[in-house]
Amino acid sequence: MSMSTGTKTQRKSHHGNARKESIVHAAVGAFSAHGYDATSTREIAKRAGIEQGLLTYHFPNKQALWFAATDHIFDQLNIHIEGVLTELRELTEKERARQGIQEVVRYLSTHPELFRFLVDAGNRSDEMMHWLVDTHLKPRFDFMINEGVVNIRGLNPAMAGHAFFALAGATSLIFAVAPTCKRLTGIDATQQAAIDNHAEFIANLMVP
Amino acid sequence: MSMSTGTKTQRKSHHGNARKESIVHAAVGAFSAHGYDATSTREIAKRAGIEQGLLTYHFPNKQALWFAATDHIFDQLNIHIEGVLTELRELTEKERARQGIQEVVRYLSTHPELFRFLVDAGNRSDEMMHWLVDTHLKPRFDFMINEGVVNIRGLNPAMAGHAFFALAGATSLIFAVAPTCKRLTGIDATQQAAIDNHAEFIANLMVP
DNA sequence: GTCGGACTTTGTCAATTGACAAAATAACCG
DNA sequence: CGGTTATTTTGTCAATTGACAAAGTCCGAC
Repeated sequence: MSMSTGTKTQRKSHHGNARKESIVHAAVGAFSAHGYDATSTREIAKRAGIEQGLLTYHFPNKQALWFAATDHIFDQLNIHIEGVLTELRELTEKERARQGIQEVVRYLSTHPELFRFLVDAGNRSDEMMHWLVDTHLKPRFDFMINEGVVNIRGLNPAMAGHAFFALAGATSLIFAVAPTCKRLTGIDATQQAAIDNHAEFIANLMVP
Repeated sequence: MSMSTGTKTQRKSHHGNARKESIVHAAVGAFSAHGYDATSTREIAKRAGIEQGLLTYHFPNKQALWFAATDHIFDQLNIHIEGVLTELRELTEKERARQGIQEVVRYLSTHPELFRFLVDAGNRSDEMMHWLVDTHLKPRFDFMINEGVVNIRGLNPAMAGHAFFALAGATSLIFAVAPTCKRLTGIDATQQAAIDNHAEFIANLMVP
């Protein structure tokens, strides 16, 4: 869907890409849990159930693993959004915005890694941050603007960036620090009831 | 103001606590920039302009440094809030909420470390997260509930937790990833104009 | 069956980590 | 001044890190 899938020239391969995918999955979990620097390649290997040496066979280095992991989570997000959009096509603009926002909240509740990668990449090398923005964030951001989420509330287009980060932050933080939230407020943000409450709260906030 | 300040029994000390405070300041910056695990004691020492060995003279270990750094940023926050509250005492409840929120946004814009510590601690040891909640977050949270921020918008008290994390996330994310925001939207979140825009946007969101 | 390449493990490397000890310096008190 | 304590540097330690090489294993083609 984006980078690193390479040419499709039927390479001779014993196990398809199953192993490679399981490594990417493990990398997503590890990077999401501890951030890039604090994640060791040995932990990723352990999560994938393989030896550490195998990582450098499938990926040239740790950073390539991070790129692949980031590609994966955003590819998944894009697939999901595509599906949601077709479902909401026949609603009024306002109702589509409300439902769309609620769906975003629900998705981010089960995929806190998106928020964690965003925050983490923002404080690593420019190389990683620039690539993340240009490859994955910009398309999402431009889409949000064109799709008219901005039109709701008569928002000045110059404020679209503020709306984007406000929505992303308001939506994600509670799920990104769910154990903290549980101890602080008693709300278990992993429960469906809490997720629905948050979705409705955010929708009311953004589209009254 | 909270832990670690110890008894005030005039210990014989050559330089007061100047050195210790400069270490804490350096620790705040380093932990905020890279997170706990990815911050080396040697970087903290470098930021403070001292040798690494000196850290273990003033603090028993790295974790104690994190506690001291966390104490410091929340003590600063509490001092600031105290001052703001007295200023806003004679306003109507609604106007006080609006102004108060705007003031919080402005403060967090220049103190992104609060958000970074919150997110980071949420994914470290339970010991650190529990201490952060019990010592620093709970008082803030309880205050917000009692102070009536919840009453605005006729909010169900059971939703106070959602409002808290929504407000914190909506406010902080754009400043916590300011370089990312700059590249994605063109908005420089370190500029006063952008800060004011965000403050007004958030205030309109929470108290229409 | 066996050959060749794809896959995987095992072992090793220099660099970095947090912690600590011992030596060196600086500031105060009398 | 001389002695004592506080502060700071320097050197060292075992453990962990990302990367790599060498050797082993597996599988399909011929």
